Amino acid sequence: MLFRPNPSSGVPIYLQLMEQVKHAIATGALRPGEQLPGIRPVAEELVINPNTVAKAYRELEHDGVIELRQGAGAFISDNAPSMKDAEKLRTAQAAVTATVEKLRDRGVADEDIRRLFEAELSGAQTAKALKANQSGGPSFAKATEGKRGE
Amino acid sequence: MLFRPNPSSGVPIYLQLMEQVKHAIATGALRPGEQLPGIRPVAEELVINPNTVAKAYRELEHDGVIELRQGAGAFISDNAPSMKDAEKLRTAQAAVTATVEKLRDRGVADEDIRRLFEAELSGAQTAKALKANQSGGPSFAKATEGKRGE
DNA sequence: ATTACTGTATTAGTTAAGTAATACAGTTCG
DNA sequence: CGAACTGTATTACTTAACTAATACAGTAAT
Repeated sequence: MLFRPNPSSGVPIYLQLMEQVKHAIATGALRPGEQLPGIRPVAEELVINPNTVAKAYRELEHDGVIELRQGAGAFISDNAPSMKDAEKLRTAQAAVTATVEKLRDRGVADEDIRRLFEAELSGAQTAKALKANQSGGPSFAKATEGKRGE
Repeated sequence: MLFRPNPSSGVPIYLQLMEQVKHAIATGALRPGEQLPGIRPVAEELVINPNTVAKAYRELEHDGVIELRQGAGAFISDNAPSMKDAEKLRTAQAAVTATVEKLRDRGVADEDIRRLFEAELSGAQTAKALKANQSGGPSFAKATEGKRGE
């Protein structure tokens, strides 16, 4: 059984299915060219609506993870080996989310956060200069504790 | 006029009000102990419901930014979490730099980093840690042929 | 061409967030 | 006190996300 979504986790089912497919690919349980189970069989087994599975598949196709062919089925994209990059992006997203939330909690306006990021990204050479200003070390770890509950 | 929310920005009005109060504090336009305009005057001026302003004030109080006293008014908290804005922005900058550097070390491309935090800033604030996966495909966007309207 | 599979599309019901309408309660100052 | 302010609470409307019910359309093997 490929899919094991948790209906009461608060996370949308179709997102859980997406994650599980990506994870299966990342761990080699699913390989490029391989066919995914059909929408209806999956839906029946999980006792959910076929549309929910269809949405997961559709989004996965949009992400370039799988390929959908009407009447034929759903197949792992040939470029699937690069899934490790997607994993990287997921953890990267977590880091970005954490940082942005911290700054927001400290009262930094979104436009300021945006400006800071842009400044950091546009000038790749600026990294050194900024590093020099961090007298006292990076306060990233410190900002983590300053989070306010939500 | 302290508040200038944009009703058609997609960002909830009460969040915009919160941001603007925080920004006003950060720039010194509002100082600790100072009284904020009443809920009703603000609501009338912006032609919105008093409850929307009330929600902004309530959340600001929850964030420790202001202090609410029923019958009296709303006042900037003495220890508002952003008095030394210069230092605040410096630590914010340090946090941003740390995050960006960490991601770069992991091999995340700058354009991907930009996309990640743009998604984080544009969205509201609810759980979108998973949602961010949708726009982040690395290089395997081959199956975008059968793409449907979005 | 028929049949049994596959994904696709249209419509509807459920829930939560945001906002609003309205009534309630505490403070201040004459 | 009481009038005019202040924030507070209850309830309801609107919208978007998620899921479901159901009908449509392409593919492939017979």
